[in-house]
Amino acid sequence: MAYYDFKNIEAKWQKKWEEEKSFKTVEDESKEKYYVLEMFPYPSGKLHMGHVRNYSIGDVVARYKHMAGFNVLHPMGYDSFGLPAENAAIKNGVEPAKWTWGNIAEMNVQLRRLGLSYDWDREVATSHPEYYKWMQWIFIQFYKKGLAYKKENPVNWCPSCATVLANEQVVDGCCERCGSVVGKKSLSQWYFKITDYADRLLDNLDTMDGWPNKVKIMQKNWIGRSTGAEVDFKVKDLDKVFTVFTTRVDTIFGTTFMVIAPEHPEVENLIKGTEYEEAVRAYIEEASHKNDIERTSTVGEKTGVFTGRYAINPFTEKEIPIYVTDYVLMGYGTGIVMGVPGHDQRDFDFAKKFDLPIVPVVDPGDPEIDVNNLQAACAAEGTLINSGEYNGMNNKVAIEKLTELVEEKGIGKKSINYRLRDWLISRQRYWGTPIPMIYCEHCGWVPEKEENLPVILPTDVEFTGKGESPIATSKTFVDTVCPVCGQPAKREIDTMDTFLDSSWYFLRYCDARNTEEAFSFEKVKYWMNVDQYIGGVEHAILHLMYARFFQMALYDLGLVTTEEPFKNLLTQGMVIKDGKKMSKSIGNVVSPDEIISKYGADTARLFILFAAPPERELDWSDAGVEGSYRFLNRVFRLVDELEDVIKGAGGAYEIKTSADKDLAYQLNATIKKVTEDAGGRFNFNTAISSIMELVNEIYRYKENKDINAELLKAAVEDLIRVLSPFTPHICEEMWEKLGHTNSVYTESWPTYEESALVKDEIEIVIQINGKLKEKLNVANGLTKDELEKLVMDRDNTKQLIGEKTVVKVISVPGKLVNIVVK
RNA sequence: GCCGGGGUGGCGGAAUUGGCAGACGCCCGGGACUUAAAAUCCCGUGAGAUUUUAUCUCGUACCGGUUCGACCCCGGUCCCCGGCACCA
Repeated sequence: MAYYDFKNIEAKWQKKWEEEKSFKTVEDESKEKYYVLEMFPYPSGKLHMGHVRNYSIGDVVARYKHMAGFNVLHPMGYDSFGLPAENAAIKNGVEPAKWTWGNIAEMNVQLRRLGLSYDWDREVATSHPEYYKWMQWIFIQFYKKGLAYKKENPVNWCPSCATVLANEQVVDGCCERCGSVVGKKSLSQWYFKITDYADRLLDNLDTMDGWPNKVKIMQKNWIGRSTGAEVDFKVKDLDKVFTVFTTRVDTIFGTTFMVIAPEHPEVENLIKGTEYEEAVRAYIEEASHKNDIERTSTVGEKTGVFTGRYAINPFTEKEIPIYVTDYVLMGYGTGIVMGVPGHDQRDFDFAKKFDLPIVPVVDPGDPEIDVNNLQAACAAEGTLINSGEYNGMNNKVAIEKLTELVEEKGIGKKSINYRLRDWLISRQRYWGTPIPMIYCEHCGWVPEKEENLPVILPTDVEFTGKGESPIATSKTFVDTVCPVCGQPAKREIDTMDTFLDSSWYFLRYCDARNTEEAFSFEKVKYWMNVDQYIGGVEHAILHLMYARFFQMALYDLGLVTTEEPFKNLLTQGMVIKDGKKMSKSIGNVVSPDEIISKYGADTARLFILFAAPPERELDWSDAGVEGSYRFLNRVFRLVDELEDVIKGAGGAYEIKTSADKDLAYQLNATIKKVTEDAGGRFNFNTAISSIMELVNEIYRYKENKDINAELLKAAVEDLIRVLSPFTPHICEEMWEKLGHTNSVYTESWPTYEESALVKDEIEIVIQINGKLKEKLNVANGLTKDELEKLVMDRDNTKQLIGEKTVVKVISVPGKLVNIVVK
C-alpha cells in the first residue's frame, strides 16, 4: 500500500510546476481577468507564520478563481529597500545589496516550498535598478505636477543615531532602533502633497464596499476632516488680526481668553520689548525641548504663560488675555485657538489653572448639570444663553447662523481642517531609492533628466551609523551638472521612504519586465483593479492610504484608468500562540520551515486555513496541525484504496440506493459550500470542514455491500478538485494516481445540482412554547398547512400538549412547528 | 477619554443573519486490531439531576426588554483586543 510521502510528493510537483511554468499568465481579452494580490514581504530572509497565512489565503483564492475559469494574475515580489539591510551593513560590514539579494534568494526557496501558484516571471524587487528607475520617474512626474516639494519643518530626530525618523519609526516616543528618546529638529525635507487629496481619499471610502468597515473608519479618522469656521480677533494696541479655527462658533460668546502655539511666528510680535518678553521666551524655550513623551504625559495638566496682550472678542467686544501654551498645535488650524472653558475640556483645565472666567453659553437642559457652576466642560448640545440676541437658539442652528454672520461682517469664513499632514518622504538613509533631484545655485532644485534615469545608488560609501546619510561619503555621487544650465550642481543625498516603493508595485506586476515604461497603459487597463488584496491589518492606514494616493495621482496624470487600486480588501488576523503574539523574547515562535519539514506544506496550509476564519486571530496549536496531517493521510488512503474501483468505473452515475442518494447529497452540498466559502465569503475553515464531512461520508459509503463505482468516482474526483486549492501537492498526486495526465489546476471547478440537495424526507422540529420537544421526519415539500395538520393530528403531539389549551400554532415549512399552549 | 471589533463546551471554532446551540477538528475516555506499542478503525464526550438503553432541568459574559420563538434585534452593565489620542 502506498503511503503519504509528502516530502517526495511536494518536491515532485513543485519541480513540475516550475519547469512547466504552470502559473504563467498573459493578457487574454477573451477571458474575464481576476487579479489577486498578497502584500509583498520585506526580505528579512526568514518567512514567518504571518506570511504563510497571508499567502495560503491568496493561493486558495487564486487557484479557485483559475479553476472557475478566470484569467488569474497572481504575482509575488519583494519590498527590498529598508533599514535592516543598512543595520546589517553597520553591524557586520556586509553590503546592503549583497545582504538583500542573499535574503531574497533564501525567501524564494521558502516560498516555493509552500507550493504557491505565482507567476514568477513577474517577480519584482524594489531595490533593483530596473524597479527604482521607474520609482524615480514617477517621483519626477509628481514633482512636475506640483505634488512634491521641499520644505523646512520640525521633524523627529534621534540624537543617538543622528538621523531623521519617520513617525512610524517612533515607538512610544523612542527610536525603534536604539531606544533613545526622540526629539524635534528643524530640517529641510521632501514632502508629497497628500493633503490635496484629502477629500477624495475620504469621500471615495463611502463607495468602497469591498473594504472592511474597520479599515475605512481608521482611514477616516486618520484623515480627520472637521468642518468649522475661521474667525478674526483684533489684537488690542497692535495693528493685527488673529484668526482662529473653531468647530464650535456657537460658543464664541463664551470665549474668555485666547491661546497661541509656542512655535507661532506671531508670538515674537506680541512680546517684543515688553516686560513679558523674558518669561514668554523662557516658556517657549522649555516647550521646544519637550519630547513626545513629556508632552503626552502632561495631557490634562495645562501649562502656559501670559503674553501681556489682549484680543477683542468680536461678539462681546470684551478684552480677552492672550496666552502661549503648548496644548495648541502649530500644525493644525491656524495655531491660535479661542478659549471657551465652559464647553471645551482643555480650555476648562486651562481656565482653572490660570483662574480665568468660565462663561457658560450653551445650556443642555440637563437637570443634573448646573451651568453656572460647571465641574467640567459641557460639550453637549443645547440652547444658547449669555449670547446676546442669540439666546434661546438651538446651538446647531447657531453654528449655521453665526458662520453666515461672520462671513457677512467680513471677519471670518467657513473652513475645513484635516488631521492628515503632508507626507514626509525623504530619509537620511542609504538603502532606498535616491531622490532624483539636483540642486543648482542658479536654477534651484531641478529633476534629473528622464533619459539619465536611474540615478544609481553609489557603492563607494561608508556605513558608520553616525552623521548624515552614508551617501554623503560617496566621492562619485554628489557632484554633477545642472540638467538645465549645465553648471556644476549637487545631487540630493536623501533617499525615498520605502512606503513609496510599495505604493505602486501592483501596477508594475501588470508589466514587470517593461524596460521602456513604468508599465504599459494597456496592460494596466486590462489587469487593474486588484480584485482581491490580502494582507495584515497593520497596514490599514499607512500603506493602504499611500497606495490609494499614488493611484489617484497617477490617474490624474492619465497613466492609469482607475482612481482606486484595490476593489476588495481582506485583512487577515495575526498568528498567535498560547494567547500571545509569536515573538523571540517570549520564545513561542513556530518556524514554518520546521512545520513543513515535519508535516509538509499541504498540512501547514490546511491547518492555517482550517483553524480560524481569515480575519480573526489564529491560535497556533501543534495538536491541531497533527489533526490536519491525519486528515490528509486519511484522504490519501481513501484514494489509494479506491484507486482500482475508480479506474474501472464508467461515466455518469445513477442513483440507485438510499445510500447513493446520501452520498450524492453530501457531494453536492460540499461543492456548494466550498464554492460559496472559497469564492465569496472566504470562510475557508467551514469550507474545509465540509470537505471533511464528505470524506467521512465516502468512508461510510464504501463499507456498503453494493457500491456504485461511477458515483464513487465522481465523489472522489470532485473531492480532489475542491480540495486542490487548499492542498495542491497531494491533490495533484492523487489526481495522477487516478490515471489523469493533466494537472488538477487545469480542471474546471465542479458544479452542483440543486436537485441533489433536495431530500425526500426532512427532519423538522416540534416545539411547545418555543422549547424543543421532538424531532420528526416528514416528507419534503409540505405546505405550511399540511405540515401543521400532520403534526397536530399525531398522537405524540396530543400527548405533548396534554391538558393544556392550544393558543396558536406556528408552522414553518422545512423547519419546525411551534405549538403555543396555556 | 474617543472610535472600532469581540465575549459560545476542557480548547480552536460552527450556527449563510430570528427557527434543532455546539457542525468540523483538537484534547480526553472506552473499545477493536496487535505479543506489545505506534498507526488505523469504531463508540462516547456542554453542565446537572433522576427511577440512567430513557426522561427532565439549566446553558451562548451579566441584568432587563421585544417575540410564538433570541448567540442573533433593542436598552443597560462588566470584561478583553485593536486603532487614535491636547486636532480646537
